Amino acid sequence: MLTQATVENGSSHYWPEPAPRRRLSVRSHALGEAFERMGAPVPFGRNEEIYGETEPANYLYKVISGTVRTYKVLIDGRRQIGAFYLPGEIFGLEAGEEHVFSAEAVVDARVLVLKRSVVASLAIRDNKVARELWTLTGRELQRTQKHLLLLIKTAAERVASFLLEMAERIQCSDEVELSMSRQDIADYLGLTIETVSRTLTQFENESAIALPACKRIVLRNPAVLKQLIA
Amino acid sequence: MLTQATVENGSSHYWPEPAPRRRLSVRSHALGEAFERMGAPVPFGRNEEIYGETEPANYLYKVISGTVRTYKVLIDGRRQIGAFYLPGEIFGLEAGEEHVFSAEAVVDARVLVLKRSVVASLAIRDNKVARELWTLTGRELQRTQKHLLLLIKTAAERVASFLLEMAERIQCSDEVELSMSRQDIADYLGLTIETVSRTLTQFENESAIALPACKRIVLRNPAVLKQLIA
DNA sequence: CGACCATTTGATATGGATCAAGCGATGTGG
DNA sequence: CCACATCGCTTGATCCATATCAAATGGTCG
Repeated sequence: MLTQATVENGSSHYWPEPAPRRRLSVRSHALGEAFERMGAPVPFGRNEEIYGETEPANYLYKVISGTVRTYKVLIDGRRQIGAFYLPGEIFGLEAGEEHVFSAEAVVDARVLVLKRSVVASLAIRDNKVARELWTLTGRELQRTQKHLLLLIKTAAERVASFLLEMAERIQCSDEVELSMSRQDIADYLGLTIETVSRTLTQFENESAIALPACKRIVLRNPAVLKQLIA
Repeated sequence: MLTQATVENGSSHYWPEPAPRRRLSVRSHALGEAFERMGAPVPFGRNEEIYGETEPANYLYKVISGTVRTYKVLIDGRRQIGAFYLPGEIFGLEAGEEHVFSAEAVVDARVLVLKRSVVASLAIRDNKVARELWTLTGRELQRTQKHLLLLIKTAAERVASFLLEMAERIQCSDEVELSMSRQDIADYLGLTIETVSRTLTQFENESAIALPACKRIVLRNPAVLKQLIA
């Protein structure tokens, strides 16, 4: 009855795609198209809440412009940022019924909003959409695993990783225009603003980077940063 | 054409199920059944490798008995444990083509092994299987997010979380028989064995726990531990 | 220009790591 | 069955990376 003959190789239509080597944006065709056709564009101001944790996860979101952060505030008041989402990226996908993290606009942002029920009905008709949802979840998992591994490293390794990740995601390979504050970076990396700032100055002294403005970072010697991470 | 009318509520057949409140094991029916019917039972000795990172992820695994750990060794030699898998739990599900973590038996274990291609062909025929795979990925994501949040907490909070998590997963609410060593616990929590040991003695002094044997932990006052975590 | 907020820099404190014994359990060979 | 070796765990002493506290600097907007 059920044999493995039909689908022997790994790149089956029913297994999620591996993350592309350089991800400009999440390459979801059917889902991306649904966003363009049926998504409602909504503007969010700087620091405005997009959704709160424990709220029902009734929507899926795609960043058009600006940056979005997801985060969780612990009892002691500390905030852990789960991820930053840049233009083209989809967020708000949750396994359960409720959001685990909250989401806010880091800077003024435009976001396409699509009802989860719409996505669900699309997935019923089109297996490609269903697979894309799975792929997206898998990619979030990989991202979170990578983030987790960051948190056991030294401050210099964390900051270097962050800079290289951002340089890769934005398309300028050697210059990064950061939309987030030092506090955002610190809360993403599990450090304090002081440590992030000191580490950046250290990188500057070592000529690994230049800081023409505090949110503009030039990677003068990415190799120095790369040998820190592993 | 495509409306949201058909599937308005959240518990659609095409959206993954939320994690059950108390998860004895992953409640996958079609997938679990496939494991029982078509999975090959394989014994692994203590510390034996089940798969290595960068190996192609060609199989899915379900623990029958014993405990499994997934981990990654960093360049500096430190090891980060990603997860422990107990009987009934499924592991080895990867978004990409290759494993990101390695897997080993913590103690002698029996594991059901199922070819990924078999699962893929099942998913083609049966949407329920496809959805279960997605649900499983989503649950791994939630678990990893929770783990990530642990790593920014104090030593006491991390150890308390670990004990409570284990007590919940094993079915004895007030006594835990740990299969893993202090080194395993330390590498899961991002601490050293010394710190784990000291924290346990501290809990013992505070009468929060008792340690009749080093791998047997009695939760004498779980409330004390619970107020630590958040 | 002046007020405000973000960032940097400096001084000090501290939680957990590291280094180093000591101890207890488990297993093996005589 | 005991002596001893081994391994894992605990305990102690010290060190260090990063946090914390505090002040100075710089950048932005009315």
